[in-house]
Amino acid sequence: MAGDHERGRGAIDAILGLHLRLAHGAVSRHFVRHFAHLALTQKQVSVLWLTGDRPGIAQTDLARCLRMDRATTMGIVHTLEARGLIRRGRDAGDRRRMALALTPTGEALLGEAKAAIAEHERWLCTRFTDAEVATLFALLRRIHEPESDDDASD
Amino acid sequence: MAGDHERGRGAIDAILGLHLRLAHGAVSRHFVRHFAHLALTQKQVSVLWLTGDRPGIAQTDLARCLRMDRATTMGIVHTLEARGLIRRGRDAGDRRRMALALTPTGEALLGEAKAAIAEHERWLCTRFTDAEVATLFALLRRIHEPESDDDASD
DNA sequence: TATTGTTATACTCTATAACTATA
DNA sequence: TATAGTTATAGAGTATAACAATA
Repeated sequence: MAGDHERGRGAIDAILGLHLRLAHGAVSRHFVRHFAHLALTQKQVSVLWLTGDRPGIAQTDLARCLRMDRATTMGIVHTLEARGLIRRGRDAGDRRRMALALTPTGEALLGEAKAAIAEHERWLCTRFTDAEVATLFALLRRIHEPESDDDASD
Repeated sequence: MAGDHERGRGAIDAILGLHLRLAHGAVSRHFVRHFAHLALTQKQVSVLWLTGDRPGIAQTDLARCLRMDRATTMGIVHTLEARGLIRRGRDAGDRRRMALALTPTGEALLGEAKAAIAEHERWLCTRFTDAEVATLFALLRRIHEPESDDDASD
């Protein structure tokens, strides 16, 4: 702010968004390394997980839960279906919707993925106390949860 | 598996990495919307900012600061150079290195970008108290800063 | 040998637009 | 009209591999 010349390290270090981006990148890279054997991305695991929790879920629901575009969701679901992990059928009640469910193969892979996620989370959380983890949960939630109006300031 | 538990919301909500990803996505989307008029991405702003702070900086330095691959850095620098925002010349001391600097156009655009970043940060931080912002800084830093060994547990 | 830059390649994510089918 | 899905397209980010020039 009032600083005039920050040789070496500028005020860029004071940008919260940057640290959020770097933290996300670090966690993302760790994820990729530790999920290479399962050949699953973060998004794909999330979709498998949600589908396992809520059989019959539609793509629109996935998109809303994971803040994804419908087209993006479509791509991920299509990939998982092509790998035989997810099955699709028309929803009986509303024939516009696709009812998604895991195949047995998908169930098995989700089990492995959950175990890998647990390890991944352990790696992430070991650097924090339980109280710090709870704090981080609450603060991050306030960034992405639409409690106050998302764009009121615009 | 019928009737047990977590109808609607499963334990996936308890994954810290997911909340970090969603928070990053929310901030990222806000950034894109509010930087459309400048036609700059987060990475591009970061590179401009660092180059402005440290004229003569090399691509390797940028890559290390922003945790990017050399090839990724190359792509970003190339884009900025093509737009006339950055100038490149060989480093006199070490002729392998490219010494980067902003052009006058780049300086001007960086000024606008910094103002837009300030607004963006305001949007992000208004939901927090000053103490919460400081906490978030500290916690995020411990995720991406290589203080403890990054991969000791692997 | 190691480092720096460069090019080529590939995949994921993201977003927009236009289209079909159903409500 | 509105919603759900689909397809096509495009750009950004990420990463790897291979290569040339320099240290």
